[in-house]
Amino acid sequence: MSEIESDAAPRARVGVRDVARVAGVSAQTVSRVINDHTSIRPETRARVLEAMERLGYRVNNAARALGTRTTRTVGVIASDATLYGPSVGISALETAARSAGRWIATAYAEAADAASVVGAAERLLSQGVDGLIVLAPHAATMPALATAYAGLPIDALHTDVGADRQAEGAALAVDHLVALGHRRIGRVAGPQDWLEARSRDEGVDHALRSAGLGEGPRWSGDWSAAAGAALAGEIAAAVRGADGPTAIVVANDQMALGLVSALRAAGVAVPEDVSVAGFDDNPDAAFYLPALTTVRLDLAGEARRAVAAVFGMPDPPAPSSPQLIARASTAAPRG
Amino acid sequence: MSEIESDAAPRARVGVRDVARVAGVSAQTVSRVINDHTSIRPETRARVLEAMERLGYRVNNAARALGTRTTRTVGVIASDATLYGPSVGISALETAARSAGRWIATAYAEAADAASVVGAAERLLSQGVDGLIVLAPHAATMPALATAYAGLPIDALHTDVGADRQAEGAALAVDHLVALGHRRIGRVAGPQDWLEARSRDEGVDHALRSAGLGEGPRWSGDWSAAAGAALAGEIAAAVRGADGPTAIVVANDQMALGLVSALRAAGVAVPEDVSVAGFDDNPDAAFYLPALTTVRLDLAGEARRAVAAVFGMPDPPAPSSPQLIARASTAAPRG
DNA sequence: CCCCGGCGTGATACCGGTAACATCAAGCTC
DNA sequence: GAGCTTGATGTTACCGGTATCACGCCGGGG
Repeated sequence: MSEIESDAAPRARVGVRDVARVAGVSAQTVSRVINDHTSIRPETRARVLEAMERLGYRVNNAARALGTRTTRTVGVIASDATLYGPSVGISALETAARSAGRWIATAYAEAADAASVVGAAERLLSQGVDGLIVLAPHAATMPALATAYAGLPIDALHTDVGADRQAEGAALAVDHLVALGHRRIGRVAGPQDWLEARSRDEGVDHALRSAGLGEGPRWSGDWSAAAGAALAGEIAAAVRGADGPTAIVVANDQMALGLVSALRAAGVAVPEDVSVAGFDDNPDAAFYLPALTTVRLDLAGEARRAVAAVFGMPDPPAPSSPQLIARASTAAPRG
Repeated sequence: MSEIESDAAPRARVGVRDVARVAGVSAQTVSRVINDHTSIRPETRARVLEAMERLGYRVNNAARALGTRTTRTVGVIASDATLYGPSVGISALETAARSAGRWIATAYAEAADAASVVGAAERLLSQGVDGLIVLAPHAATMPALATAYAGLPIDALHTDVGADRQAEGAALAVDHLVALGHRRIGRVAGPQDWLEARSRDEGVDHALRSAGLGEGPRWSGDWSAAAGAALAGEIAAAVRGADGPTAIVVANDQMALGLVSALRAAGVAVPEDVSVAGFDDNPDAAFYLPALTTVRLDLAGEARRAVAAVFGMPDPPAPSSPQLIARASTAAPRG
């Protein structure tokens, strides 16, 4: 344990050649062990592993990347960290990547600003990423990136790319409200130029049509609680009017929080006067007042799918279907 | 614009040598331009820049890292993505790093599990990071890492490392309550084995002492809304009891949300029966019911400080002081 | 007028893995 | 048993920047 060079020694970096010398093999053989090549005698492998252990060897990914022209890293372009979906998305992607022996590199950008997104992509590319995953992309983003970086694998989370289950989840919320007896269902969508917002919106449309209902009033906001609150005035008026909606499907939990909060301030009770359903199943949503009915997506599964897609790995098990979490913010409409 | 090789051409990677050839200079000169060396004639620099532009040159960071033995990247060890603080912390660090011409690499770990944290550190080191920043570290984490990686710059966010303003912020909340007339102030701390929790807790202690008040009852939870809710029963009982607290300082907004929600369910009104203050100024907090009084930290400033510290850069302007955001969840105690 | 030092630039080697190819022994095929 | 395949390993060169040292030129001090 207590070796001479334990402390101040500038411990020269140990490389494959050092390991090779100690193990009495060639550098190439060490490389093979590192990469789990077949065709290594178990005994040789053991000797190499022992040498690596002894020397405290750690691969140098920069060198590896230089040689292989691949970094085993996917670049993730994220936007707003204060939103629940994207934050959890990054973490889910990191986990998925790690368990596939890959890495992520994250860059933040203004999703609505094409130049900013391209800037993020450029930064990631100079890092040598093998592909890109865009979190919650703006509608114009994907085509722009796909054009600019033809040949580079690009995927997305929180979209319909790769059959994401956004629409399916939105339909779940609508069906739930219909089952409770609602006929006039309004909605607060996300920004219409976000793919994720569109998917969810289309899911609502589809479900309403299937139920033989009209589209109902539609508002939209930027995903933030503040945006939800800003709409409360209009929505309160609509709810009070004749033939006003008796339920509102909101495109994410945070906007729903803001909406419910401001509705209450405006004297509209949830769910008595109007039911509200969210989307995401933010862990906080169970503690909103009232506890929010929402839809949970299998984000981990989506992340695994996206990572596998970018690296051209075999398809992982499909993400599980979205799930409705019924809580107190939805109830049967007033008699 | 429309060049021959615009499309299908497998566009062989362009390197410094290609740029050099086109610009009629040596590769070394191109390197000098890339790195903003002095001693380059403006005219030469212009020619090189033009060639880079024309060829669509992009530096290969792997190669650069290999040569310089430095990646200009700091590894960030994060834990739970569903918590507001850490999520925003990563984003703040990325921004701070980028504006300093550096990068971050993120790895997630179970903060309470030393092996998991070391695993994350190992992954980051094999990526070649030049230092580590730990987000919201567990008490045992920093010493363990510092020991294992002596010589590697390590810093942290959400702690007292580097004179973080946690304690100062906590004191702000207490002072606010004292000013409102509260004398019996309880608290919900974070997990005691987290440095961040300790800092905030000590800030509360200090402020209480300064105000000549006793410590008051203390509970603690794991930062989640669910944890806050789980404590509501005990806290409700305490509040109802003789000499019970009239105000509770909670170590973060999410626990405060859970607590308030469950207190209300238990028939304890906030702020009428008890005032509650949070910490973080989660953007959602303004829309909790009641809107939550909380403390805002200059996370961007803290991130700049941490990045500068790790890279040994000159100290940036000190982060600004925490700020109390007074809202509806705190009020004068009942006459 | 010569030497010195700094500026602008070029030539070469090297960072630490790995691809590609070579080598050699053992096991098979016929 | 010659010829071939396969397994296990070694050799060499290369990936794309940059550290390092070298070189020619110019202006100024003595």
